[in-house]
Amino acid sequence: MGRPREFDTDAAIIQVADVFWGAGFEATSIADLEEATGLARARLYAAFGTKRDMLHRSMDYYLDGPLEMVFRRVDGGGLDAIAGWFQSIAQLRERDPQRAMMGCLVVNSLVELGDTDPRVNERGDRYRARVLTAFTSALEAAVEQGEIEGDVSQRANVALMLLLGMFVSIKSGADGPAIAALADAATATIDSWRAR
Amino acid sequence: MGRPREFDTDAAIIQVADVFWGAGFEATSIADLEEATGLARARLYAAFGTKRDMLHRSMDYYLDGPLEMVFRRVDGGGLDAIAGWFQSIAQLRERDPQRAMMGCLVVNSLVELGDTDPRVNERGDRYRARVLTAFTSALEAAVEQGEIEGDVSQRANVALMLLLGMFVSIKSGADGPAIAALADAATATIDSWRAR
DNA sequence: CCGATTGTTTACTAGTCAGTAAAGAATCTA
DNA sequence: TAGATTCTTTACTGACTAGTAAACAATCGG
Repeated sequence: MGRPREFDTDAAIIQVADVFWGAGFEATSIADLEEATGLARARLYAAFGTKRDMLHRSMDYYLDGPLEMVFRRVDGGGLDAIAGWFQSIAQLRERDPQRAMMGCLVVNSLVELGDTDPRVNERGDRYRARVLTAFTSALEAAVEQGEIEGDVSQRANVALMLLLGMFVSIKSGADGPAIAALADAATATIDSWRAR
Repeated sequence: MGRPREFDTDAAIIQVADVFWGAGFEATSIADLEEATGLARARLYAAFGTKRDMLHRSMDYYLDGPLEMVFRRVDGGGLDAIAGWFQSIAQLRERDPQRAMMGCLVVNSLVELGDTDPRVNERGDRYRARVLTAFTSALEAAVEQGEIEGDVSQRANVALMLLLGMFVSIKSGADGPAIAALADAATATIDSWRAR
């Protein structure tokens, strides 16, 4: 009912998310979002609400879209699926260095606002829970396949910390060799879980 | 020569650092810093330069002061010194929950500005290098004491990622039990390095 | 075709932002 | 005491901030 919207809100939120991802929430102005989307501010506000709402939607887009794809590749995948994620993060640096240095929108937003914005906090809980579910599921598959023995939840927690640690190292300016060393160290830890 | 400064610049930078730590760089206004220090903005600018200079000095204060104290407790300390750091991070949550949830000023600043501000980037390199030095030194001591065997650098990298992963989890709003589980998982990984 | 509803456009606002100019005050060296 | 130097105080700036009011346009159901 009423006049139909002339622009694709999903496409717009991806462009919005990209700006937040690159600059961070506070350093992003509405003018930046107007430029990135080609939409006047009043259109953005009408479609998405406040600037903070736009961030929450950007995080939801990544959590439910691209990241969920990654989680599904890890679910039930055994040790190789976990190690593969770490390696692919390191390899992104060679394929798209600029993008790779931006780390992860969700992780960046959690560090910037996780302890002050309850709605960001909720998404932090969702993110950590989903990552742990994926790792736990992959580790349980590894147990069933006889790759490893016992203690799945502790190892899922370790993998979560390794993952977050990699993203922070990347954003803090670690160079290619340093990141490759981190990915190798993470892979070695995962390998060390194999039953011998 | 000239009129002596009436306030303690070291004390002021600690107060400045505290504001950056709690709110982040971009979310902090000069008015916030005036209130926290009790100094008019012109005095802050005269003493420290721009807002960014104030952040760099805040990071340097932590790197060369409180953090260096922690690094020195880890240097040459063996596996227990490494595990002790993780446990003390988890325990801070019970002693001072509000402060604990703020994570680490250096890590927070690296995630906010590490890929866009070269001067923050430099401090990221220094931070990662110093942490790795401390862990490497502790691990080499562990080798000498016969606690572990081989492969010190890979394990130092693992410990670095675990450390950063804990700080991010904390800032992203993980509750007490979740953080305790992370610290236990990190400790278990370190224990698993012991030669059997 | 009509009223209701929604989207778009333009212009605007009050407030806040980082940073500074300028004058007066206190201490230095000589 | 004199002049140079530095700090402190006050007031200010122009630019930018997030968010909105209101007129206009387009599409809806009936």
